[in-house]
Amino acid sequence: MVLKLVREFKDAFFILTFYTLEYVFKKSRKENNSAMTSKKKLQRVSSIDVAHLAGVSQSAVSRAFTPGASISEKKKKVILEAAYSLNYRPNVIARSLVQNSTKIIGLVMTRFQSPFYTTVLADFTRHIQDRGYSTLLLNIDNDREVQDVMSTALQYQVDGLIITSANLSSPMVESSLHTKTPIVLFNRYSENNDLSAVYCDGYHAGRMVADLLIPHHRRFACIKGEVKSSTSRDRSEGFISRLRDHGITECIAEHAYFSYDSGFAAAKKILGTEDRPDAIFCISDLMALGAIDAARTVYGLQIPKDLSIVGFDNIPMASWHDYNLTTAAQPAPKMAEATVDLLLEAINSRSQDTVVLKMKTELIIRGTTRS
Amino acid sequence: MVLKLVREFKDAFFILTFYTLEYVFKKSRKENNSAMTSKKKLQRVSSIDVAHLAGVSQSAVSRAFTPGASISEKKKKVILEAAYSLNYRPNVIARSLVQNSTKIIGLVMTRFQSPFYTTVLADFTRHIQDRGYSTLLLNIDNDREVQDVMSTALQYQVDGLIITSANLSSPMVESSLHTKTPIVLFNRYSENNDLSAVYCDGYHAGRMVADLLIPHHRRFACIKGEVKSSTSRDRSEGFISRLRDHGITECIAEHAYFSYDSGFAAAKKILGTEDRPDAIFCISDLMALGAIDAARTVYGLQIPKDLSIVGFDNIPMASWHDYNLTTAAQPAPKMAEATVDLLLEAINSRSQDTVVLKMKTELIIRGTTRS
DNA sequence: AGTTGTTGTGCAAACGTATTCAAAATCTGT
DNA sequence: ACAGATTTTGAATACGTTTGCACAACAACT
Repeated sequence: MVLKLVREFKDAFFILTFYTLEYVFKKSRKENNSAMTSKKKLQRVSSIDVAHLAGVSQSAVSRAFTPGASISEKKKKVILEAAYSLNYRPNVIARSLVQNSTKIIGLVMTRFQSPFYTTVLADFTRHIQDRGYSTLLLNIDNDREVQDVMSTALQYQVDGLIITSANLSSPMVESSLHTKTPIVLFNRYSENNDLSAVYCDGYHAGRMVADLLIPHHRRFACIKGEVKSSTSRDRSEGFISRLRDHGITECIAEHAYFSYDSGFAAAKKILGTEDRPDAIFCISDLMALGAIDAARTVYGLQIPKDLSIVGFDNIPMASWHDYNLTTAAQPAPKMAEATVDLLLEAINSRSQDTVVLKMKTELIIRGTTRS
Repeated sequence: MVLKLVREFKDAFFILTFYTLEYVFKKSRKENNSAMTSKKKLQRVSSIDVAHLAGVSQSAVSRAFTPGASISEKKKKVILEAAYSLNYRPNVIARSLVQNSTKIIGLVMTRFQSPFYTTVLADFTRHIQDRGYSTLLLNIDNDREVQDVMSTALQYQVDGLIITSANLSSPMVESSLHTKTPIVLFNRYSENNDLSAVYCDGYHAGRMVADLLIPHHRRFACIKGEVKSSTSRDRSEGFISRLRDHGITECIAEHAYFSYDSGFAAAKKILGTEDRPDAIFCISDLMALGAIDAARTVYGLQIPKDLSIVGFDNIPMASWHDYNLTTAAQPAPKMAEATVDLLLEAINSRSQDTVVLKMKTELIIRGTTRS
């Protein structure tokens, strides 16, 4: 083997390049009869090659790889052996073309940083794979990108789409979702219910949190997410509406960005007011954890003695010893599974019906609320 | 609209089904001349349809959508208008078939829970998209699945593969990685350097951590990852080797599973020994955070007064106020970008050379170590 | 006007598979 | 052994593109 230092790469320590000669050997050894064809052919082996080797027709090898197909055991065995010796694998792309189905489902995601979406993503891919499909993952940073990303997904002829981002505020975005390929929204819903969706009843959850806090506290605050976020709006409106039911009209509100740091900052601001609240409802756990640290670090408060805090999502960190956060848990695993089930059913039944699943959320009471 | 309660779904609160009549209308309105063809045709519009409408050949519309192609501006405009009116998009699958390139790169991942891999995943998809490719995400839980997953990726004719998991211990796994489609390992490397890889010098990092701790501590411990993990091995061996350089032969070691809980448990065990260590090096931040909480909660220790702790990865939580963890930071964003650059270069240059990038890690000194 | 060069265009052949159809082979029961 | 029922088989076609090739159109020079 020849070892060679080749090119500089930012921040690299060593760069080693080995010339692997194996490739050259293979190439020259291959296909003596078709001498001149090796120009651009990447030595891909097709079903025809297998057919030739096995002495059967191309249709036969196709059938050998199609589970239900009509083919004799004997011939199938011969074909599979030939295929193995050539290291042949069916070309799914070609299959997709003729079957008009790629067995790919597109997954549009944002907010990769959020631990909640992390576990959801893991669940999605897992279920999608288990059902014999593959995942085309599309990352978007802001809602403007939804159209672009949808377009590429559709060009790849995905069989279905899961969308976890899109604040469907802008009609542009919403209209781009009206395609013949099935779509399921996750943790979102369209205002007029004309898109399938799986989400949690944030409004109801907000009311449950209020019911938990009202008996033992006197002054309330709420850390919301971005203004456009529908999940944030539902949760906070539920919370505030329930306070109002009990005659509590005042609730300090701050907007943050679903992150630890912004939760920290928001709590710092809220707790700096003269008549300090003794209960804060945070629209997400990450913000709640930031709020806890702000209360402790900046103001030296004891939780839950001086201040109760409730989060939302039940991310893994919420159960860490030092935080032990009371939170509203979405049944994320079930939601994820239901989403892909819904989508697959839409794909297979070819029905255009709209199905909306509204799940219930569960209050997990830990150590950041007094009772 | 007809509203109908349709079927039961586990944990669902409401199930709403709207029959969208639009679809039926569309279908019957469509294509009066080809009356009987609507059996299985999913009303996909092809380049031929566009060609007919625009009064040109099919090749022309293909060229209209190919950036560098030879076509007159006038005709191109007509075609694009026709395409728009039919809502036509080129079928990338068909294109892939003839061009022998899918513009898809496969991404094999494990350990979705780890915050480190979360940010890495976000970076990967972002860079892949920015360079005009798409991501096929493949989730594996254990190394046994590598072969399966590789197989499906290859069947989808991915142009390249990034692999972040695979402890390349078993020769089975390693052998399955020898394909003609380019592969880059991330955060892993093959023992004999015959696969391209981008990773961090964990051995060197371990030594740096030792150098940091040795001056002010007398008794050392180390929380490792799984036995098979090469990253864990490199980091801990570097650490221990440097201790030995200074004549320190004793170092309590525990194995954990890269999680908060297992870190907690390991620390609890380590700190329960009679001659308690005053410095612990944890092979990952998540375990370090668990260790911190164990020290505080179970033993009432002050950090860093009674005990210093160092982590690895610099995940977002490491900088949270309550932890403020000293840690060895991998340049994850740069590693991710370098990985996709490397892969794309391998794809485009068609070279089979092996390139290995070994990055350096940076010590981030925060509040969990005394100095 | 005739030659050359440039550009734009359509035809037809791939790409690798699934699948229909008719023919061939095999199996059944008498 | 034979007719009929059943299963296997291969040829041919389709899927929606890209692209090599040949030719047409048209401009620019002698």
